[in-house]
Amino acid sequence: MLDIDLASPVPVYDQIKAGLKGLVSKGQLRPGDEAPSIRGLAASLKVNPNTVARAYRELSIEGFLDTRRGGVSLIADSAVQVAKGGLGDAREAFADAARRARRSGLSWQELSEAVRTLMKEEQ
Amino acid sequence: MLDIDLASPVPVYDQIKAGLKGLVSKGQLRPGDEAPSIRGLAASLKVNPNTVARAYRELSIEGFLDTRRGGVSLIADSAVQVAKGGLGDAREAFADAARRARRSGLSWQELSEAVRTLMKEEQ
Amino acid sequence: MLDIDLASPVPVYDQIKAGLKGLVSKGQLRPGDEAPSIRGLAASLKVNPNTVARAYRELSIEGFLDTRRGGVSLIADSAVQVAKGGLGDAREAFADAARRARRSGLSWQELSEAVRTLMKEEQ
Amino acid sequence: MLDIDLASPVPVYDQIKAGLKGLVSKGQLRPGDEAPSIRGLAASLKVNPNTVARAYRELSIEGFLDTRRGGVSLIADSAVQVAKGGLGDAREAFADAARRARRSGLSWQELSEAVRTLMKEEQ
DNA sequence: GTGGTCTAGACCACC
DNA sequence: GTGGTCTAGACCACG
Repeated sequence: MLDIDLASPVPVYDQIKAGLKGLVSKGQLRPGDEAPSIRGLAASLKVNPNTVARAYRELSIEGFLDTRRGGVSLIADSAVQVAKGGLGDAREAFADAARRARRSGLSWQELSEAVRTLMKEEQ
Repeated sequence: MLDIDLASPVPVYDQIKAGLKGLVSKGQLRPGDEAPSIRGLAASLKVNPNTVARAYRELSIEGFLDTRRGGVSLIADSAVQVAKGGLGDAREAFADAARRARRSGLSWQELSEAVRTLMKEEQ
Repeated sequence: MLDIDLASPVPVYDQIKAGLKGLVSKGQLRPGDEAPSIRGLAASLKVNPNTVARAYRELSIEGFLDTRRGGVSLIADSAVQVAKGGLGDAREAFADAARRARRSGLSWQELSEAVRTLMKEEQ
Repeated sequence: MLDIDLASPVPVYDQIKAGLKGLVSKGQLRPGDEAPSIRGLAASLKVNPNTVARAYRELSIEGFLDTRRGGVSLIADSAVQVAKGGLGDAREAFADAARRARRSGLSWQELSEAVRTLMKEEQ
């Protein structure tokens, strides 16, 4: 359901948050839908449930998740708005990465080529 | 001399390593040149000398720097080779960031647009 | 668990690295075993945790330790190989010390006698 | 004249001190002889003159060298006694190295074999 | 609780 | 002045 890179310096719980926001941005998850259970998602990502729990806790505070007693979390009605904010964060993070790549000596041409290549890979 | 982003999740010492490799990749620093002194670079980056020292130590182990006892650090003869490897790392890091951005819901079009925008900003 | 000589000119973190490799060489520690925790080892050696952390970091890079995110450090599967290399280093260091002792005026006879004496001391 | 290992963790000036004491212990240098000049020795060892100067300064304090105005240093009359003390230090350093080698996993047999091998190498 | 990063500041060896 | 080592102690991510 989500793709996590354990080797990345970006915290796993941040990747989980970004991933869920992405699913809403892309419309694969809609307000009112049940979010994956903490334990189930942790198992499928091979990650500690506490890590997922932290992501969900923060998403609840941000108004992206609506966590009910009993443990079920629903995608909140405001999730679409929150996810839009997440898009901005993602853009920022991507821009940072591009600048870092530049400082490492990559040319702009190489960067846009890399984007094209990845696009083809994904199809 | 180098650009460091303290807010980034990428460790500062890794940014320093990548930055120095980038300077060699771009030819702004050549084998035989003196690398900036640990203390001087730390002061100019407003970072603790230990952090720079860690970067330099690892660069020495990697054969990018030639550090003499009680002396100055020189860009090693093999630095160009090592820097080339660094380019690969940078490409990998950038590709990761792009994939993460995708998972966050950004379209490929938005990504290549972001690259174009940044390119213009920099000139 | 390990024996460290703070008065020695050999850096403490190098002694820790050599000691752990020695434990694996001698079979007292095996791949898959948990390495002592950084904080615990630091406390028992009466050394700063950062010093142990540096040793562990380098051992991880060398592929001797398998350090998980937020977790425990395990003796890596390749540790036996790495430890074998460590044996070579130890032999080199010992040979250096012997040559230095020679230059200081000790005879070969004295050196082999010293080895015999130490052997008996240890039993 | 002397053999110095720049890669060793033992300070160069300590190696110089030990080496000179060794020459006296072995009788290759006698009280009243001129010690090599600081600049000449530094040049032949490819070491900074300050480093040799420090060794000579300490040797003077220890009563091993007799430094005259004009820069000439003579082996002092008490040098033989001081050199004997140096032998004890050398023995200690060698014993330490042997213990460290043991901790690294080398057997006593390997150590005495190493001594024998080195002896043959030197002839 | 774990390891990882960073800061601040000490001392040492060497140029 | 340089780099190298070590200490002390902070905060973060993770289990």
